[in-house]
Amino acid sequence: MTNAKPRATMKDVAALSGVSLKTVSRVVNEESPVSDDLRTRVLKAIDQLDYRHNWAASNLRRRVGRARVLGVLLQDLANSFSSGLLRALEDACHERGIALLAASLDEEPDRERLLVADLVSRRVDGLVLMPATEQQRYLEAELRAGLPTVFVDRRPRGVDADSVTVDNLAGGYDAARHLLQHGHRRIAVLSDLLTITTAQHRIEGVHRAMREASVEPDPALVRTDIRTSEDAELILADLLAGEDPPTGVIALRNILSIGTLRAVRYAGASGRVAVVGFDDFPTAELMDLTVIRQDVAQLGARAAELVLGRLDGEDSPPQHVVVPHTLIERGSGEIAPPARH
Amino acid sequence: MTNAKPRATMKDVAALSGVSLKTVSRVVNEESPVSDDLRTRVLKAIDQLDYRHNWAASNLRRRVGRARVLGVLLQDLANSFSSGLLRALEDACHERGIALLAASLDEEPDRERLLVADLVSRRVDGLVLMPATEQQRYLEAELRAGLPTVFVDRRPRGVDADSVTVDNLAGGYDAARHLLQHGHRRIAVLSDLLTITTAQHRIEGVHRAMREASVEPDPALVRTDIRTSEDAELILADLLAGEDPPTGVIALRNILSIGTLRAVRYAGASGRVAVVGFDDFPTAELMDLTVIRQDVAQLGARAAELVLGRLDGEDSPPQHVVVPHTLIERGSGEIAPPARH
DNA sequence: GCGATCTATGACAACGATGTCATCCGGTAT
DNA sequence: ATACCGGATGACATCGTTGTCATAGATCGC
Repeated sequence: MTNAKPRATMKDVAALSGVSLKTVSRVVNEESPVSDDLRTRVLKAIDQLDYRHNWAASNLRRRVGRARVLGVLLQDLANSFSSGLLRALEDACHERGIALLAASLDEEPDRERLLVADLVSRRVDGLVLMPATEQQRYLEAELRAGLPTVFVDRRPRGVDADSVTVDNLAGGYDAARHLLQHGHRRIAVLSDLLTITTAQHRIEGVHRAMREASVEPDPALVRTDIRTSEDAELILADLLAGEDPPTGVIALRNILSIGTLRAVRYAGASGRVAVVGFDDFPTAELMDLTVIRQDVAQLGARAAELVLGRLDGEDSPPQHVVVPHTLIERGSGEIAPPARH
Repeated sequence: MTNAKPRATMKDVAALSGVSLKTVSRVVNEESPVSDDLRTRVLKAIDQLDYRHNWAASNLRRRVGRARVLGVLLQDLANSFSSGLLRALEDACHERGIALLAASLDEEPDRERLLVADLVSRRVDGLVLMPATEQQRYLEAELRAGLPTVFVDRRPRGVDADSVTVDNLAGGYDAARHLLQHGHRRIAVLSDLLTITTAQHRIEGVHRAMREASVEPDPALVRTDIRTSEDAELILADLLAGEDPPTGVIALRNILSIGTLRAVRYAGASGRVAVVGFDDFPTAELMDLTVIRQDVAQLGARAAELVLGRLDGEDSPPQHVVVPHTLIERGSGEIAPPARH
């Protein structure tokens, strides 16, 4: 309500309690000695006026101690991967009283640039970024200015900065090898936007495993730039209905796994098409989905560690942390291909 | 990196371009007419110095236009209900350039009070709150000071403020009636903390439906204060293994639904125990889970509408918006009880 | 050509707070 | 009694920016 009277300031408190503004400041900050008499009067006035310390103003004056906020830009806050990451960051930041300004990028490069500019203008203490842009040279000035920045899930391109990722190539490789070992040769691959390096690496890993097993990837079975669960479902339904359909599917992102499972199910092929998903999610176990799991909690924890470290003055060269991934067998990935006829 | 030289200010830009500070301000804010000559010089200096407008300082000076931040305190950012809500809020706020400071409360009352105090100190423009406290009288001063506050998922208690919820009683009622209509008499109910009014209402709705159908709820089948999916699983496994086990289960929260499905499954009772869940989630359809869906997007949208309206000066009395819920039949809720022997 | 009017620019105070330094006080040493 | 000291308090400048007002110079009309 804009017509309400403005909040009380230290000046108001000082006036009401009959002391100087500076004394109020001392009481509020529990600084140097203030006589009990004055302290009591000030506290009473604070209470009467509902005075609340103004962190922004305080922060403007103090040079150090900064704003205690991190900017966190992720792919989609509603997606369990992003939200799990956000939560892990929160856990690491909470005890230090650091708050998180969070937003979704939706793989839109312009949105990323806009939001970064906004966060910089708000003078966040640091940035955690899952970039949507193909290269982040636009960040150069900020990095030069010493803005602690950590990339998560995707490496920086065009600039150098800390990053925390899994070995996506190895992840893709493991997924494919798993299917190959179970006898699959016709393997469909569903991928997100190819502009995302992470997606490229995963595909590359899949292809490497296949070639090592002397299986030449069929371009018709490698479908990329799939953005939604629904699209994944349609595309895979198509592949399954075609001639010489895949016997195994690798879905390179959690929502694509979900679309995959639907397509398999509605094609009446449950239990007959093998599926390995990239990224674990809360109900994957219940659906017997074999996945390459990234430890989201650890990704977030390491990212937080890096930013907070930089905040504390750490100024070693940028680090690129690689968090281990795990193949979790739950059934869907261990389905054998139908016997050749 | 703390040793980096501090960011350039308008003063620096003014000095470098040989104009007054105020002129720089005019250029930056595209205010009143500045000659092309000066504008060019200023812009060049801004570029050279990597000057970035300091929103915090600017905001301190301007009385209106506020900080363009909302505080958003939800149950658990990693849970799809909270994260879906956050995303809906983001969608509504993004175009207005309003950012979100988000945090999880984990049903801890102290954490709520602390975080609210922190957000107030940061002078957020408004608050979206899924409270963990039993009553929110501690908010009185802030409400009086005109802090736009909207409760989501749970009504305020002890104070009056806007809220957006579903009719939880009716939701519980519908869930129970659905099972009753399919012939169930022994219905287990799994609920979150009873301190949450939302949980109370849901149970109340369930009981009302049962009594209307002349079925007296068996206290042994009503289990409350279940916090995790794992606990729900254990508790239900116990009930299913007991004598006179339930033939139908109502899980009053999304994670409890997941625990329920696991218990049913690992008891080897898939397809033989009916389940209705409260809250839909991304993979519920794939698991044939019948649910009472709250339209999370709409919950978020209406909440945003209310806060943003208040920001725009709307000062009507607090509103309590009730968003419709829907029963979505997917199979698990339509399983008939075994024939009586 | 002169005053009136406008336009672009700058000087200065202020937003809400804290850092620095001066001042005032009583108490102590001499 | 005087000089000195240390502790409590306040005056003032300052953080980075914008609102207000003054001013200088250009423009206009008659």
